[in-house]
Amino acid sequence: MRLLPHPATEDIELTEVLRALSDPVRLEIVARLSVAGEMTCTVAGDDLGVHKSTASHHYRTLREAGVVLTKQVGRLKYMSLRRDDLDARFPGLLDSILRATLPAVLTSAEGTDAAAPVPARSGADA
Amino acid sequence: MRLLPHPATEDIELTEVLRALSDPVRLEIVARLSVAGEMTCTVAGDDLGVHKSTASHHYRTLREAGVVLTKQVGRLKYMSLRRDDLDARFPGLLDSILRATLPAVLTSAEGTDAAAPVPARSGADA
DNA sequence: CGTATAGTTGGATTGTTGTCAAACAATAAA
DNA sequence: TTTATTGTTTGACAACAATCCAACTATACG
Repeated sequence: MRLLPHPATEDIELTEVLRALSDPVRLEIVARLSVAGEMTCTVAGDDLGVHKSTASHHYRTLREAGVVLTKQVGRLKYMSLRRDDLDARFPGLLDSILRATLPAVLTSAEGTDAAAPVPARSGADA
Repeated sequence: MRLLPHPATEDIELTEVLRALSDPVRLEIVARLSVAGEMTCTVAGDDLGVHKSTASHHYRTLREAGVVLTKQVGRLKYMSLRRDDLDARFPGLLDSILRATLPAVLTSAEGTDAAAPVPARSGADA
């Protein structure tokens, strides 16, 4: 299990995060990650409408901006949102963006208490 | 008093707002506006380190993204943040960005207490 | 070993963006 | 009317970014 190179929490730049999230494809990837918790690149990039190399480029952009964490297990690479790091550095930012991105997913059910903003991280998944 | 063309509140796109705010110069302009409430372009662009035509381009970008509202009074153009519109469309987004931005911007004066929700809007707007 | 799977890299292309400089437009003031 | 002030527009240009395709690496599985 290898961890790919990522910026340290304190090195995450606001403008880079905003730029990373200003692309619809990347925003969609992030939205999926927020729901699924952790996904392989193949799953995250499924039906995105772009070539796999393009998707790979977006994974890299997200990783280098400090938005996602990527770890390699075997020949698979798992991506997950760096929720805690982002929230520590820019409190409330990711939540507000996710809320604006996934209105249907959240505002539907969910007790939505202040302690559980946005889809709770569902760590383990299928 | 003339109002320049702006996108309607419901037409403000998240990705465009994020993109608009992903530029350091524009982010600085927005930070200044959040403190001053309303400024002329000259004041907002003072000491930004870019040519005035470049600043003008940024004003336009911010306006077209729906981030700022511009009204012309005489030969002056006053810009102000579209706080209410942005907050209605993307709750909490602008605040989280300003909170992450301001400490670095107004390192002087201002209590910058963590409890205060970003500088209060000092503009004459609603 | 050979083959399939997962994802990256390099090249090419096309389009976007940030920047400056100079010319311009509109308004206010003298 | 002439001049100064404010800001925009246009053109040029270099840097960047999104995309595809093809080739590549690395791991897993027979």
